[in-house]
Formats: sequence, C-alpha cells, structure tokens
Amino acid sequence: MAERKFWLFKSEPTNYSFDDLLSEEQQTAEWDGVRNYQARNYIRDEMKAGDGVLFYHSSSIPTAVVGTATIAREAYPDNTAWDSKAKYYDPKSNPDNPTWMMVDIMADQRFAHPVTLQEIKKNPKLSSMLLVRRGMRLSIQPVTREEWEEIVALGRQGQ
DNA sequence: GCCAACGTTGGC
DNA sequence: GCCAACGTTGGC
Repeated sequence: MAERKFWLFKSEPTNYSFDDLLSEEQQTAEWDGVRNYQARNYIRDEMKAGDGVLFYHSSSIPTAVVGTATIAREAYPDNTAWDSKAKYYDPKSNPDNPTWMMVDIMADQRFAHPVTLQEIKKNPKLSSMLLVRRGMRLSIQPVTREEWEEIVALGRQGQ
C-alpha cells in the first residue's frame, strides 16, 4: 500500500466552510471548481483515497486551518466544467476529454483550536510551508507528514 | 479596499 | 515563443 499523503485545501468560508462540509450528507462533498493546472495535477496524479486533508479558511478572520478531512474518492471528471450555467464553466473542457478533475472529501474532525496563519508563520516547524511562502496561491497544496502532524497536534489541544 | 504576486490570454 | 495586459487570489 502506497504511503499516505497529506494536502491542504483552501476555501473561503463565505463560499464553502468546514461547517458546510460537516452538514453534508455523510459529511462528504465533491471538491469541484478547481481550475488551476498545478492543483489539477495533484488531484489527478497524486491524491489517493485515505490521504489527509487540512481544511484551511482563506480570506476570513482569522485565516486558519480549522479541521481535517480525508480523500473519500479519487480523481474523476469535474462535470461542472461543461455545465454552461455553472460558475466554473470552461468551454474548452468536455466529457470526451475532461480538462478538470475533482475528488470527494469527507470531514474528519473539527479542531478544538483553529491553527491560524499567524501561528503557522511563527512556528519553526511550519514556517516553510508552501502556504506561507510569498506568492504561493495554490488552492491545493502538498503538506509534509511533519507539517501535518504538527498542525493536527496544535489543533487538537484545547488552547 | 488595496495591492503584490501569480497564472492566463492573445497579439505579434 | 515572447511578453504586455488582464484577471484572480488572498493577506492585510
């Protein structure tokens, strides 16, 4: 069995929050709308069922990792790409040759203590994360096992 | 609301 | 294939 990988998914909570994921049936959602090739490649080529996901709230107060989730279904075509009424419609993609892919994620646990971007920047174990590198605006990023473990440990502790 | 840093687009 | 213009992201 391949080694488990770890990821960070960004979402603006006003658009889709961790609470929204928790309130889904089976606490599972299709992660559609990814329209960046690098993120698409991670989804298509590297994500496996069971991989860990840090759920990050961007453009919020505070910006923070608020919980964890699991890859529940591996890459499959993002059908919203060829829905002309969808927000992320892409006329270049079609069912015969889908450009964009998505995974399903299932909520795992909400952190007792959201791990803020500020804390991440101050923590020597976390300060080299892609997340805090200037200009790293990927909505889906790989996270190392060490970073995963540190953030999960911080998130679990009450305060 | 500002604006820096990206990715994408399209003219040449 | 270059690169300027443009749109988007996302912290502040």
